[in-house]
Amino acid sequence: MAKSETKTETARRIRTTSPASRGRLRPAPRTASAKAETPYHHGALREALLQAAERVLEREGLAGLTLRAVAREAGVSHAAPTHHFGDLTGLVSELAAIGFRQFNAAMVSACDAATTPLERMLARPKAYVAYAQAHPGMYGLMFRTERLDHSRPSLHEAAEASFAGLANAIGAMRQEQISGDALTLDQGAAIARAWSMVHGFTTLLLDGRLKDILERLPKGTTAEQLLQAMLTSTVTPKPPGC
Amino acid sequence: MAKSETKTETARRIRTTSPASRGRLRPAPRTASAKAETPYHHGALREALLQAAERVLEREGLAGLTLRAVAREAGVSHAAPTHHFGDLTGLVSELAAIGFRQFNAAMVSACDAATTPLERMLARPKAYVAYAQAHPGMYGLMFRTERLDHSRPSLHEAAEASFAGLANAIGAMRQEQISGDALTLDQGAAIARAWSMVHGFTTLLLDGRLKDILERLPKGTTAEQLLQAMLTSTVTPKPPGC
DNA sequence: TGTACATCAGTGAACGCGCGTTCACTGATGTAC
DNA sequence: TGTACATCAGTGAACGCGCGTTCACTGATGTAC
Repeated sequence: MAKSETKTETARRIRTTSPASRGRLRPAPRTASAKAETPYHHGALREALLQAAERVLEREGLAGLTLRAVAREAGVSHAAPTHHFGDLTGLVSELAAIGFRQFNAAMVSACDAATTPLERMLARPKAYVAYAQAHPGMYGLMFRTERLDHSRPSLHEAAEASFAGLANAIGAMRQEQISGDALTLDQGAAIARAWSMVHGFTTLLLDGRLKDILERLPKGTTAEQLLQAMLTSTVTPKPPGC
Repeated sequence: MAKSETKTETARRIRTTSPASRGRLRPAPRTASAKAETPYHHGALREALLQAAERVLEREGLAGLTLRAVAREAGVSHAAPTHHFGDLTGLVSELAAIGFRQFNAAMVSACDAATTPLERMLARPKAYVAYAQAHPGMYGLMFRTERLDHSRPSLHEAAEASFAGLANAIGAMRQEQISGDALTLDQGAAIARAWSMVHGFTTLLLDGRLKDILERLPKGTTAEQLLQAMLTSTVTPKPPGC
């Protein structure tokens, strides 16, 4: 409760543009218990709901992400989110769009920070996995749920930008321009390989399935070391096995 | 309704061991509508519930897989599944164990059927992806849900067998024995690479995220062709890109 | 072969829960004059 | 500067739904004698 009041206060500060309205507080209309600090109009409720949704998602998981839970977390009536997002799909799709933007930004800044050739090669995949580990709920929301409406422009654009970043990075590695609208099978295979490998590693890691491997490695080997070994080891030409 | 009666009949045939009891039918105790073919004791309800659960899962998705939905599908009272599985986690974990067994069997038989060297190399991953495409609900249940209880022996063993099959296949390719309890970083990286690549490809494909690639490839390129290209193309030594 | 009885398998009514949605409402804002 | 009023943002009560769980019950089975 203290937490949601703090949040509400923050939102009020953000919104309040005229000094006159800064002091306007809700007059605790029909309850004597009077948490007098809560203004009737939130002012930045849409953003506050999205932030609340992210907290709920990371704390409770996808199954716990409901309109009512988000309203509770934001400290508003349970009917308020509908007003801003229409339904759960709307809220969740907007949240996923935010996730894709955070995710893209993390990879771009990791690339910018890389200096040595090895770092430059590993910067993107490492940032990819690190984002997912830091925001497992968001990653699952972005890549693993059917609850998104990909036809929403904000989500579509953010997801598309993410794919374009991947394709460009692969193009740079192959020292060729990758066009926006046509790929050779070889290019497609290279993109699919890189994406599948990193996405697969990420999801197996998040689901705890890589424990089977990590436990058998020399003591203290971390997931990041395994990732690096996986990405840098050259593939020996395989004799057919089965 | 006709469907569930057919199933019930089947189950009755399975269970009925003595000819004397074959004709025993429930005497429609208090309803005049009398669907006279339903025996009071199902006889093989546990198996029938698991089969019903698989149908519900593939039809409705993970979110639709509830105890009540399974009971409905099996044509029994909604309290019956609890009797056999305790709770939803119990049912779902048993179902996942069955999934792992089907999955392992599919890969083994694909390996057995392979003849040329190329076929032998591609048999496992192709069977892996094919199983997931044919049973997307089951694949998601096995690898993507938190609703499983991996401490249940039947599930633990089936999942462990699946991992062992993978490790052995990689060992065979590297022409070395992979021990059950210790791996070098190099071996771990090889296993992680193979598993991540195929698992990542599978989940991206099931979630429709590979459409971005497939649409840009030469017309008519299938997911299976992309998979094969991904698995067979040699990795060119990468100049650092980002 | 028959009868009594303990055990098992499945029923169906009832409960409380959290959910999404609707709707009449009210407090606050901002614009027109 | 002040006042009237349309519009907007959020409320809270109510609704129906499907869910898991519990529980007294009853029909069927199989075993002991």
